[in-house]
Amino acid sequence: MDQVLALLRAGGGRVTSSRRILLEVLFDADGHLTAEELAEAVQARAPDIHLSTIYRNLDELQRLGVVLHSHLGHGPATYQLAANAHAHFICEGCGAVVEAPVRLFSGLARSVKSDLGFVIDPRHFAILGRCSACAQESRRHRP
Amino acid sequence: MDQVLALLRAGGGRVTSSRRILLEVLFDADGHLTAEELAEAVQARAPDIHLSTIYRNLDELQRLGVVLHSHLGHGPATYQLAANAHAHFICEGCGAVVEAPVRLFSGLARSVKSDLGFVIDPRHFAILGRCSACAQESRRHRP
DNA sequence: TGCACAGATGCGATCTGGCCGCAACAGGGA
DNA sequence: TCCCTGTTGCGGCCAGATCGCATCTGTGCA
Repeated sequence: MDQVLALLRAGGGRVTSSRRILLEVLFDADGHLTAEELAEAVQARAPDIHLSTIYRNLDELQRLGVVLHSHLGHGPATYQLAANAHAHFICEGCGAVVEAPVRLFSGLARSVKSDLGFVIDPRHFAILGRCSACAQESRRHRP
Repeated sequence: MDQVLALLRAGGGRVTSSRRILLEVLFDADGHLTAEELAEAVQARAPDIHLSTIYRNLDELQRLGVVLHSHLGHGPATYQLAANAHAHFICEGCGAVVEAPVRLFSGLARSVKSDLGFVIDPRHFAILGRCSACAQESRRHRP
């Protein structure tokens, strides 16, 4: 947390109360928070902090590599600390979010790198599909 | 094409000129068309077909499993025939869209299935990362 | 062939997520 | 403490997508 504030200052940025509170919320949360949810949590401590300030600060923190966002399904993006980053699987049946270590993608990363020269970042976009319960469900309907 | 029209009728739907034209455009195109682009192509043949009709027909065709959409990066969704479906990698540096056969995901699919019980659908969301050119570029900047 | 009805369409309004410009405000170095 | 510049609140704006409603049109049936 202090490291992040130092990073901000080092880049010519300022440590404002809105940034401090946003970071506190991010460190307290367990990831998967949308900008709107973050705003709500921040405004619980300082009601005057505007949603667009949240967006701007999230952008800044992304530029510094502290935070990243991912797109889980069709809804709004969610933000998390880069240090806690992991991959996401979203069930198209029930909407469940399944987390997975990035390590699961190492095989895919290797073959995509060798076949296409492409270096993947599996944290940014979720993979859709069906969770075990919903997969069984749909198998029962059309076997 | 005729099969699709039959499928429509079988489900209690109707074969309208807007649906026929939309399907023609989809069969002619090589995938990666946004709703807006599809509308443009459709309106070249029948100017009165409204964008919201395109959206509604695309929804219907998705419900029938004929069409599916994927999210390439942050922009609008793109639509393609399910029969031509493949996976997508998007370069965060230059925006390039790299196509890949779904087969590349078989290893990942297997381990995700056994580890998490999750059945993935790699066609729906693109994987972000860096194409070979941009990956080299960024390696040069911070080696 | 003509009729009736449910499904489809055109149109505009609306919604959501996110970004922007601008004037006012506030860190923090001198 | 003062000043400069980065930051903020606010409202407006944008793109992508969906919805409600009156109207129209396939299609089954007589």
